[in-house]
Amino acid sequence: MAAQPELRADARRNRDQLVVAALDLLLEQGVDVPLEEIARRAGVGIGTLYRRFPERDALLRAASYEGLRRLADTGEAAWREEPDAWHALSRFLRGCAELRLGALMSAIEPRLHDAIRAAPELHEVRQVVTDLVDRMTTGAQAEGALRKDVSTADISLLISLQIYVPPSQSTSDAVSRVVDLMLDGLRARD
Amino acid sequence: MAAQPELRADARRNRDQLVVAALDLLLEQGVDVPLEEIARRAGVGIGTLYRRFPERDALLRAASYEGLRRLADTGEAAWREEPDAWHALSRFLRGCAELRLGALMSAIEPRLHDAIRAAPELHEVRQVVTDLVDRMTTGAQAEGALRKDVSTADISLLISLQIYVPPSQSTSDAVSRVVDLMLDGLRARD
DNA sequence: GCATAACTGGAGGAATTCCATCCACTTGTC
DNA sequence: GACAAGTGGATGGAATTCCTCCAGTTATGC
Repeated sequence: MAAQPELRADARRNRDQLVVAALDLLLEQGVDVPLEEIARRAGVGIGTLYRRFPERDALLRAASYEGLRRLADTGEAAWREEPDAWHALSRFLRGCAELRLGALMSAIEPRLHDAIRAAPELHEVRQVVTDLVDRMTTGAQAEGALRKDVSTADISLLISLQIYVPPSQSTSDAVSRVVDLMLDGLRARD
Repeated sequence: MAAQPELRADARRNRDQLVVAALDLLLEQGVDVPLEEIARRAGVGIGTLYRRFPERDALLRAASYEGLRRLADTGEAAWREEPDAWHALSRFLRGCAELRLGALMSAIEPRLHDAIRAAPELHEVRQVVTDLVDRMTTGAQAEGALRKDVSTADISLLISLQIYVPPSQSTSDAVSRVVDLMLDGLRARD
């Protein structure tokens, strides 16, 4: 997000809060969240929102960027800190499910599929994620841990897996249960 | 759906079209679809919709019922026609992913979690589905095809799995790819 | 066929939601 | 301490959506 002409410190802080609030509400309520609700959640006036993001799409784009960046961060941390590619992949997929990126995708894509592709910074993070997935996949296959017959395209599908968790259940339990099963499906047989 | 006092043939047809249209649009657009759009999709006037479903929730309930019933039908057909419990379960899970029941759940539950529980006919179909899952799970485990350490609760989570399919890809390919992986995760090792 | 009760559709007014501007006031920064 | 930068929310207007009402249509029994 190229911060054009240096923002004043408080303005920058408000901007960031807006983006985070937008991402949260996008995940909770879909693309049609009232802008006023985003402003409220960010603890900021509606006027401030409009100054920083003169049109809705600008905010949506910033929020998408934030979401993708979190994903990339998760992946990079996993790659850096885990002992091997298989474990990195496992951790990454778990992180994806928790971030609910799939929900973001389905909420946003239909509305902006070209606006998003047009935004260069989005394209860039997306590339980072793609590369990461590539490295993890081929790495884990080389280690003999990942089945040879899954492609990076398959992994990409799994990245945006969504599960519906009934209110009675703990989200993170459910997520890890499903992801574990998924990983068992991915693991090479010996 | 107890059809109280016999509906005239055309009225009944219109009612059914409304429910189907409502389910479709619910899946496509979420709980906030304009009622007028549902009426249009059903090829019916808005007045007709209101006569049959005086309040929004009545229609939502009918649509949920329709969705669950389709699910139960899929499951029952699978149970009846497949040679063993494991294959029935596989077919059932595939069907679930294609019906996108997860999307229905996440769209509707938050809005009506008690209204739905209150409707007896919904509770009933839900029970049918639950029983089906039970039978399939324990059956497939008895056959030695399904891992012993998965519970029916796990399977229930998988029932409402959602995947985001990028527009470039064929939905059914993606679905079957993911479901196959899932099933490999569920299959007992020998 | 025909009578009639059931059913239909959509025009249109009320109500709600959402947008987006504007400006008096506050706050960072040099 | 001065001044540019930033803030917030009241407000009018646009756009949706709801939902009633009734003149007209259609199925059904005889």
